[in-house]
Amino acid sequence: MSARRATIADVAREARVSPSTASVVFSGKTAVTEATRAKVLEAAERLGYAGPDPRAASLRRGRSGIVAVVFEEHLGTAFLDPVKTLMMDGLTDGVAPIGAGLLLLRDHDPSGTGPTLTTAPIDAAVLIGCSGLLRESLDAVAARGIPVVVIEGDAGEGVPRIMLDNRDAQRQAASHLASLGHERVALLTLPTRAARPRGWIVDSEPLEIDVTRERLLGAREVFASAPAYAAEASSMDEGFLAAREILDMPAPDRPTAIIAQSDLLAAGAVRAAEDLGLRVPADVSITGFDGVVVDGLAPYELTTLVQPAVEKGRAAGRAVAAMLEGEPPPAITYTCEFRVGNTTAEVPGH
Amino acid sequence: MSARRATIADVAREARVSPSTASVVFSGKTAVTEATRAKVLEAAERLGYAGPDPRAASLRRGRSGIVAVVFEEHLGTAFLDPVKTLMMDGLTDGVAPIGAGLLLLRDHDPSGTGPTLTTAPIDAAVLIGCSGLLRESLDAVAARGIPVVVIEGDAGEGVPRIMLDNRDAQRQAASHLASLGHERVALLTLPTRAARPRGWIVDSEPLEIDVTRERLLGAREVFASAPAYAAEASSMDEGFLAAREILDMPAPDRPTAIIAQSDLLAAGAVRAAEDLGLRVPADVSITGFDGVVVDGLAPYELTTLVQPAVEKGRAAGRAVAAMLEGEPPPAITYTCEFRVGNTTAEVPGH
DNA sequence: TTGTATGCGTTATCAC
DNA sequence: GTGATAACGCATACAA
Repeated sequence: MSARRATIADVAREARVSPSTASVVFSGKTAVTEATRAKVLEAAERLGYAGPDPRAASLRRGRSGIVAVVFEEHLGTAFLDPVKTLMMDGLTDGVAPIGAGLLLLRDHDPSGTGPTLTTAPIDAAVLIGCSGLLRESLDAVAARGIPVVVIEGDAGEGVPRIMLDNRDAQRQAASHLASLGHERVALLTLPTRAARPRGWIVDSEPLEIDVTRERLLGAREVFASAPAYAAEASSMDEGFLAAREILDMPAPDRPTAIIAQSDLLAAGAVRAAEDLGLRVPADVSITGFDGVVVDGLAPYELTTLVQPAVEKGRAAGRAVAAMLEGEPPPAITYTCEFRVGNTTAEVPGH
Repeated sequence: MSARRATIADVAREARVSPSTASVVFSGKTAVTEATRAKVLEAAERLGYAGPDPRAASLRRGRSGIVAVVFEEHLGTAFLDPVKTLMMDGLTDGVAPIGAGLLLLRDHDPSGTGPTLTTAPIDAAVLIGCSGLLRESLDAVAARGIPVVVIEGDAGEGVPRIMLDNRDAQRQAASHLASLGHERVALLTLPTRAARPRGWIVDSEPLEIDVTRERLLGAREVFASAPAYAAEASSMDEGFLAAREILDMPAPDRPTAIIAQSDLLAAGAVRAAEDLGLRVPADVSITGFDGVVVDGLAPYELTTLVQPAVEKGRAAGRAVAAMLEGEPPPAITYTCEFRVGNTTAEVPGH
């Protein structure tokens, strides 16, 4: 009934032991007589003490048991992306040994009220991509000695990265199309920057998002002047809308192939082609990226690049765990596996 | 170069101001002369001070800016469920006004090393479902005065709930089937408890998960003796496997309808029926639950119960936000909307 | 095994 | 607008 909530000091007093003894009873770090243990627990019960305050404990320990996961986008949409979901899956796995919880954070919090990399009580951070905005807060985090790992992004010197051979991989897909005789190829890309409306990419446009840029450059190594259209997100709906514009022209000019930067976009493109009365792959070839299972695309099986998404997440988790133990940060690059499906074929009239 | 990291006290000393003044410069809670502000910032710069330590700040303030989201299952799989994803979406929305981050937690951490409801520095908690195990830690949380809201679960007296009319809703679907002449109906349910292997539910079996129980009881109000088979999770694969067993018998005994407790399960069941050479809905009627878009199920459109998943998450977020402001906890019940698709029809030979 | 003493880094309160 | 002071609640080194 006291206005103030009971603290461990109160419990110690009530149990007639010292604060440190009471503390030890709860932390279990040192052996305690069964008798005193019971005394303390009993006193705690009487006072309605619910165990050590995590805030105070984390200050004292210097650890909060929390790892931040920073997304570039709205959190709700992040989980609509199967690749992100798989990465989260691996991430939970990777941090399990150190028993950390995952705190969902946004790269740039538009509300400005939320916790950020610099204001949240975190032990480490995993960045999914890394925009310019984020780079600033990163200095503060580094200054504090908080381990940071970035998955597919460049967070500057000294920040270990979990990488993917995006450029090489995308080039393989492009080469595959070239070998099938395709020449008029269009690129269907992920967003080039946050909150960009869908539309054709102009040459002068900065490609702020690493994944988008690398995959685009990989494709252009084969098709140097291929036009590129950026979707607003990685979803079938976006792929559908984008592909409808891309394919919206008479036959001689219409692209004979679309290189999509994600499987969801590719799946949407397949739908769009069908919608326009085009056959895949007879009239239009389409490649994806990710190698995720796209529900309901059967009987199509995308020609795509299979990336180890779960493994990437797991590696990131393990990396921050290692760094928290004082071990050196590993830098890892994963490679994609090119998989030929039935959405690519020789160019029409070949 | 010092072994110790600089604190705000060091900065104050370096800038020749009091600690409180230095603090105010960073928190911005009080007006400060531009001159002193510059002095302090400069000193911070020199000392490599990266701003207030969130751990200490949260101890002092009594707020960490973190809201826990507690799942009953492996976190990775939680995001494979579209309903959960939608709820998370709404949840981020709901807590945005108080600017809180979401900490992902598991109901029962098997590793035992992770942060839990009682050891994590949280301001509030949102439970997705509530198992018996969780109930214990809940007392501790309540004792600490931390607001808790539960979505679709019973967390005991005094814990406000965001509910769904599961029982009534499921009864509607059952009545619909009854009105179409169905009599031999099987139930395809969600798990009855954590980590239960898939298989037929026996009468004596405790139904620990509220959603499963309520929907089952709703269906049994119409088909009192309908056999029920529990899947291991809510996925198309599970639905497929379960339905194959359910439908694995000669025609006179085979169920003419399956009431699935989720759209994913229903979609899997549709596939299983096709696989067995049965037509949907001519030979077998199938109903779902959730009203989510199941990619690739076209041309089928499930007869299902549409639930406001995003709204549920948002309501939960708003509820904890309100409670943190000292307002009384709202208790909300949402209702499903019954939607007839093309996966249900009159019983064969009617 | 238990107790004593101290500091973790901040911020709220109040007086000036 | 600025400064002095006092918590916030705990865990650890060390002594007993």
